[in-house]
Amino acid sequence: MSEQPSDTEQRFLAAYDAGEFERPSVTVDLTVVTADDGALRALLVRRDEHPDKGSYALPGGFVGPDESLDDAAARVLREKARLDHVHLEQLYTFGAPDRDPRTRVITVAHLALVDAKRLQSALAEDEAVVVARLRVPWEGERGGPVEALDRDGRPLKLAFDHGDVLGTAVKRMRGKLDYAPIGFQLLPRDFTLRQLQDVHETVLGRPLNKDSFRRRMLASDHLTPTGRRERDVEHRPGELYRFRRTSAV
Amino acid sequence: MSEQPSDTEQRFLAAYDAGEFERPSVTVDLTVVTADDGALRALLVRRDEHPDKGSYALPGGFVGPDESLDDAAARVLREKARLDHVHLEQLYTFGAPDRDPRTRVITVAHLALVDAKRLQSALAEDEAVVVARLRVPWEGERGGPVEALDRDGRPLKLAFDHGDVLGTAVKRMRGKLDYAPIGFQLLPRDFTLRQLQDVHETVLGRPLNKDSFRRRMLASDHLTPTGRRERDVEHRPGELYRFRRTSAV
DNA sequence: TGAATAGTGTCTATAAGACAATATCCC
DNA sequence: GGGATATTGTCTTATAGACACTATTCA
Repeated sequence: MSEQPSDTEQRFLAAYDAGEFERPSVTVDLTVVTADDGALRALLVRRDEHPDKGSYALPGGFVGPDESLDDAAARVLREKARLDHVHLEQLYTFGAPDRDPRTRVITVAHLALVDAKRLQSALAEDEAVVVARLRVPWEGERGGPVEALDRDGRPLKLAFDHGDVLGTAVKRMRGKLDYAPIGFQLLPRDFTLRQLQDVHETVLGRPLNKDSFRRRMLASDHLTPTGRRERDVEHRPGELYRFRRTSAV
Repeated sequence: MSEQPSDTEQRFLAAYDAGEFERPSVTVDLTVVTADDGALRALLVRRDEHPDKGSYALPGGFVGPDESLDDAAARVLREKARLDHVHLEQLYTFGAPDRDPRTRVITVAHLALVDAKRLQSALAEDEAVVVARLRVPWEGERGGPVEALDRDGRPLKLAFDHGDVLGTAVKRMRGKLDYAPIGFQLLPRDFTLRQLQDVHETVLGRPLNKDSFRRRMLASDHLTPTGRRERDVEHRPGELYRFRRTSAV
């Protein structure tokens, strides 16, 4: 390992000779995901410029010089979707050399979870912005790219590697759902157990046992009963619960 | 959303006016982790240059212009630890603006799992390279920084945010161990159930039920009995098993 | 023979799935 | 009342933990 010091040396020099290394552009891209009407949906923006003009891309932006990655993601979310205070986590970093035909762009993808109504109402009427239904062509957590569909169920052309990014988002959500309270993030403040189960089934892409689901959720310490019941339904209304911010753990 | 097009515009321009955006340096850093003698260990390199001279850093390097992130990580692993064909996965991307005092450096941390003997034999005698024992000051998957200890059990000074990076690595390992076959990556090709349980307990930082562990592992479809038994032990030797690359899933 | 761990069999507690019965709301 | 779903209770099955017992190797 006699070549060992060369790295630290290089790092040191890099600080004073930025020209020595070709630096990539670094962006954050956001998968803003919601669950509605039995399907996952994601926020997409139609590209009006080349390359991939006319295709749909995830909202994204460059990371500012004095901005952390999380801050950049939160800023993009505010600017593009007018959303604040939503669940936001880093997802995966995509850096294939040719993923953007213009120049080297490394993107740190983030996952944002929003309740469907809130997402819809946050968006102004803008034809360039859509909340597209996702089609997941794989089961469980196998992973792989995901398709986005327009209103008529036809696939939208996705820009760059954004189909892979969305696939990674769905895989992450499926993986976390079993042990982390992320289902609540996709629902309004008050919700019934049925709505929560619908969301879980939508994320997982498979039906769940109702009895077992109820038991698990009620035993999970995440739910607080509100004492109120849902309204305007054509059947016996279920009790409304609220997510309890778990104090410990 | 009338400001919408500005992003795509910016991206487009960026390709032709690189000076408009201050680009960060992008590196990969590697947490090369092994389990030995009841403790997790990680490969660290003593820094001979400022900043943080004399402290210990994760092996890392710049991402080349035509290199994917995974390729860069594999290259660093070859160069720094002479290791090839080990389990390697992307871990998390660290990008706090001030994490490196010289310039903006965003690092894509990776996790590499190696069996202890192989790691030791791959390293030449180089005082600057150590396989330091890790002390994990938290339970379960709570997360947080991790300490590295020298031979005498004294904490080593870790460079930059590398204590956080190592903490993220341990958290990831604990999280995956339950459902992913990563324990095998920390063992030689042939191993006994006892050795596998030791590794699991080392990663998780807590004892496991022996009976239940055996049953789960034997039912897991990941183990192939070799028909041979361990040697040179002072008690009844256990059967040697081998990891079976799971065909499906 | 004794020490130490490997490996097997059985019992119990717990959680999930299946199913039935009752309760409650809207029409 | 009829339709639909909520909610409760019971039974069955799979799995984890606990424990007792036997097997095998080396000193």
